[in-house]
Amino acid sequence: MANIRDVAKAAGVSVTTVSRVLNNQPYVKEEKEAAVKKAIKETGYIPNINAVNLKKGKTNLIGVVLPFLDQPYFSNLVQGISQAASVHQYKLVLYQTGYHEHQEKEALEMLKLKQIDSLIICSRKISLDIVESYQQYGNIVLFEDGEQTSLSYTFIDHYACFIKALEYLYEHGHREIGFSINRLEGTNSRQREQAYRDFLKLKGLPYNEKYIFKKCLNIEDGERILKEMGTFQKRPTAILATGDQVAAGIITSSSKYQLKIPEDLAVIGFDDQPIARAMSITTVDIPLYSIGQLLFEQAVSEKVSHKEVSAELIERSTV
Amino acid sequence: MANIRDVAKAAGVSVTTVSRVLNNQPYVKEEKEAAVKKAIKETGYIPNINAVNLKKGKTNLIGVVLPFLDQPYFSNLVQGISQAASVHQYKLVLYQTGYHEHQEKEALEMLKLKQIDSLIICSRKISLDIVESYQQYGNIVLFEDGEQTSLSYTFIDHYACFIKALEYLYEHGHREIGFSINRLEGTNSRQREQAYRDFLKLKGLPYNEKYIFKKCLNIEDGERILKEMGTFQKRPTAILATGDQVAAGIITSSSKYQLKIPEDLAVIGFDDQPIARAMSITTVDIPLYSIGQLLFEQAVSEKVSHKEVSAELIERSTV
DNA sequence: TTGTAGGCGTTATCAA
DNA sequence: TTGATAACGCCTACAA
Repeated sequence: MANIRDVAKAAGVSVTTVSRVLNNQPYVKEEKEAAVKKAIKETGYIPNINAVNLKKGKTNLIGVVLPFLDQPYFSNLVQGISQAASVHQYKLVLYQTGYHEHQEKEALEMLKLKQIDSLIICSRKISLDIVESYQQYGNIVLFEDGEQTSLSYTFIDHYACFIKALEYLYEHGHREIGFSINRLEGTNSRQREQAYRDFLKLKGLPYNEKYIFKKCLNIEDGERILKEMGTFQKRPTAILATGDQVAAGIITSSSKYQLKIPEDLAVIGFDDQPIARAMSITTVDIPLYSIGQLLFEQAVSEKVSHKEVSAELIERSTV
Repeated sequence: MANIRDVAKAAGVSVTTVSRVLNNQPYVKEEKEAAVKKAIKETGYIPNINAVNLKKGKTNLIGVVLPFLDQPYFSNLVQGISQAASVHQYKLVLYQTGYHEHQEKEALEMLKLKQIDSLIICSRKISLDIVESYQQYGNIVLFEDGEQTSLSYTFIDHYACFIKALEYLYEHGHREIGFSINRLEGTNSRQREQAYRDFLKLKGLPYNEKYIFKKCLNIEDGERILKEMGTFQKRPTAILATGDQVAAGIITSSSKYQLKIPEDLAVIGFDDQPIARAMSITTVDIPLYSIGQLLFEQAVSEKVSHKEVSAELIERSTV
């Protein structure tokens, strides 16, 4: 493996000049620059990242905090981040937390110990105060509305999305609308719940605690919803499922409960995952791949920024 | 950030001694070792990985080649690899290839250029000859039967699995058995097809080209299978779907084609993913998470090794 | 058993 | 516009 000195020798210049060319700095005569570039090609020189990093005091590593990787929601996000990272020569360190605070904290500690340059938090349980206290050690980017913080973030207006979907169901004649959620504590979940409450108030509809199905994440949970609903005297005519997986679960097990989709029960999913396309589920499209790219850009950017990404309702056949 | 010299000073020894303690090498008096350990704690010293790597000429990075990340099959594998990697202080570099040979080659080149220490190839298109030619630059581990190579690998005996599943269907009275596959070229796919042919011959059953459904990967593809089958004069009574996703697709769209599962059509999936549990799909369980851990161990091991992992048929309600 | 000193491959300061 | 040289933090002959 050729090093910078070999290149310098081959080009008949000093290592400083080579370094200048490498980092496109000014003060290099054109002919010397050409000579260096030629030498780089001839020697097959590749900079030693460890040496560069050691010198510059950075790692070129970006941490990614997420609860699980085997959910399309997160793996799509990671695909986007990973793609952007590879373009910029960054590597990823995945922290699968399972929503355990100590695991999330561990990732933050890595930032403090300079084991990683920045941290992207895709979903979290730990409090924002704690997260913010680590900001001094490196860039931290959130995938949520971090309004009350001084951190960079990219977010989707879940409040608006939810209102949009509710309005759509309302237009289709639905007055008894339920929804599922995973963890009620999350920022996104709170926005959705608030939208739900506000919408009901606006339309003069009653609020029914039982219509909120908690801890819903997977296909199994979709079935659980129907099971629970079977015990109700009066049941919702439409469900806003937070996630296409849950929507799919509702739909696949609907026949078991003698429910026709959408006649007896309308369903809207979230994320527009392959399963939604396959099963023709009406859903709210969230462009996770592009969001991943945005999150990466923010993670390596010098300045704090906030980006909002919009989501579209995709009409298919479950409403 | 304290460095090794600060620790040495605090402990009243030389940096060499500290380094020895750090790397648990012999020739350090107990009391000095204790002093060093105390100093490490007090100063909050953390080794600078870049310096260590620079000195040792390695990166502590493991490349992972896979076509997609947003399929549970691969994301589960990555979860296992990632978990093992974090324990051993290794970081991952994901190469999402989409089965493009040039992307796979890029990952191999990274190995050659010492940008990564080892490479785990979860699935590939590029020829084994080419892969093998990069072995000199670092450990390469395959997730397939690499019998004809000198590489490390972990594999599942897909031939045996397939025979087992076919036998199970046969016992349940099925004589017209079809199967789906993704890419026929893959090592695993070839084993499966061979098992299929051998099984038919063994049982004296006719081979029907049309019963092999190619390019099947997702839920959508499951529906496509039923659509195709609708055009057959005689159709299979059972399908071995390579992947629970495909099985799920078959099942969810079966009612559309007036097919009852399992009475009219039996289905066996692969991988035992959440969707299989949710929909009670009979499947062949492949322990991807543990396999990921094995692959990592092989990636950092000094010596070439081969491991076989067995898969179990899980009886549920689609046969 | 311990310590000194040189070098891994870069970048950056400073003098020329 | 160039180049010599001192770091960055660590490991490891080699000497003691």
